[in-house]
Amino acid sequence: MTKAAVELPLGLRERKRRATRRAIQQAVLDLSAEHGYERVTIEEISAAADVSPRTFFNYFASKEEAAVGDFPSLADLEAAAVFLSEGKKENLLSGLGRLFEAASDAFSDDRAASQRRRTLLRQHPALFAKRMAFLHLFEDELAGLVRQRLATDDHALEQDEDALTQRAHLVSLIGFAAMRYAYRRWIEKDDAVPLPTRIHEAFQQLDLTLASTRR
Amino acid sequence: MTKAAVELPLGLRERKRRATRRAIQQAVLDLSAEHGYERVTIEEISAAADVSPRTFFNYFASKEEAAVGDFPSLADLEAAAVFLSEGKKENLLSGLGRLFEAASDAFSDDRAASQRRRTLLRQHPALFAKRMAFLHLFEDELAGLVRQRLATDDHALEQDEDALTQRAHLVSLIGFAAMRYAYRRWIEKDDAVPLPTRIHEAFQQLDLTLASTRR
DNA sequence: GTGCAAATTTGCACATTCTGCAAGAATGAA
DNA sequence: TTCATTCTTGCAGAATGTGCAAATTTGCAC
Repeated sequence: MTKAAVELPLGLRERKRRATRRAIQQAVLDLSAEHGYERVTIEEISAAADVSPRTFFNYFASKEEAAVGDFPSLADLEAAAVFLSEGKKENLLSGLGRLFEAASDAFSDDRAASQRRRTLLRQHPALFAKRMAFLHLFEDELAGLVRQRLATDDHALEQDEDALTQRAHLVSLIGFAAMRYAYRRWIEKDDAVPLPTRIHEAFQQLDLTLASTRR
Repeated sequence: MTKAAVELPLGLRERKRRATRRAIQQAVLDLSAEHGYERVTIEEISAAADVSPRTFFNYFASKEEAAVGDFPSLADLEAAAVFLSEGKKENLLSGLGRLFEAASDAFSDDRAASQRRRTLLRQHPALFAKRMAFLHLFEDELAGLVRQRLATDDHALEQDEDALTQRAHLVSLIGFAAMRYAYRRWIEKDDAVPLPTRIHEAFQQLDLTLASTRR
């Protein structure tokens, strides 16, 4: 759940909904930390979150899904607008890097929970993989964004719809690669370096690497 | 399952094992095509494959796992050796491209099953995601390989263990991005263009794109 | 081919996960 | 307040997934 860039005053219904969702997610993290992820049952989770097991399934299809956490959408992220507006002058991949930094900030809004989830993901590669899979849902959205940016940057390319789409796709995949790299290092390293910093480093590395690989 | 580069004459035990595995995988594809993936139960699958449900679980942890299919390992791929041996003279990313082309041959060895799986994956994003997760297992293997190649290519880098590892990881992720791009286009397009060709195109595109992105 | 050890399959019991459905409670809008 | 909509809950029952021990099959040596 994003905090929503557009700060609508949200009705009671929606607020309760989110509270329930959070409560369940918290419960998974709490109980997992205490008894170990595999040993925690959905019944226990539901009890801890003060909902019926049936309600659990109204929110999540499985324990895993509750454990991996939510993801922000690029849509309600002002950084996306910034990325679009900065034209040719700025390097495309660096722009992507800044976009990701901003996005990562948005989804670690609850610092404590984020930290506990990180521990959980570290201990359970399956969960980590699932989280990665979720990350991939970004891709189409991202490719669309990159496509817009490319169109304004390069008017020659703008003519060829197909080439434009393809290149956008490829570029966003490369950006993603860097993002994945950063995320992974963040999970694996034990130091206190925050994710946005890791992302920044990753895109620097990317730049360096490309410089050395090509020619 | 790979055809195994080292063509051992496989005992009866192992042959039966593989046959069973295949039978189950086939059954999932068959039944899913006929009744729809979600409606197929493991009981039905087992029946179709002529094994007990318990045996199903001896081979796969879940229906999904049986559906996504196997993956080849870089280990028994001579192309990996080639990749290592070609030194600085050859472009690193192109080398990766050729490696992937060869690997893709190994895992689309059963063309028919591959096609049907492709259809299934297209209809079920969750399965697609899971397949991706499997793909990521490649990554470590690949990163290791790239690391070796980098070490021989660049003796300056060879000194700095950490930098070496990081760069290897990043480079392999970029190669991966291209691979994913190719795979996706292969999945989505309905033409008869084979995967290796798509991979080749993808790495060309990658080259082009990097040229334009970096100055 | 006989005998024996190791690997594989299977049935069974059992805990847990998930789904459909319909009744009931809470919320929002008129 | 009243009514429609949305959310929660319990229940019944199907399906998933695991441990265990008894059969069965295979590999190997004699």
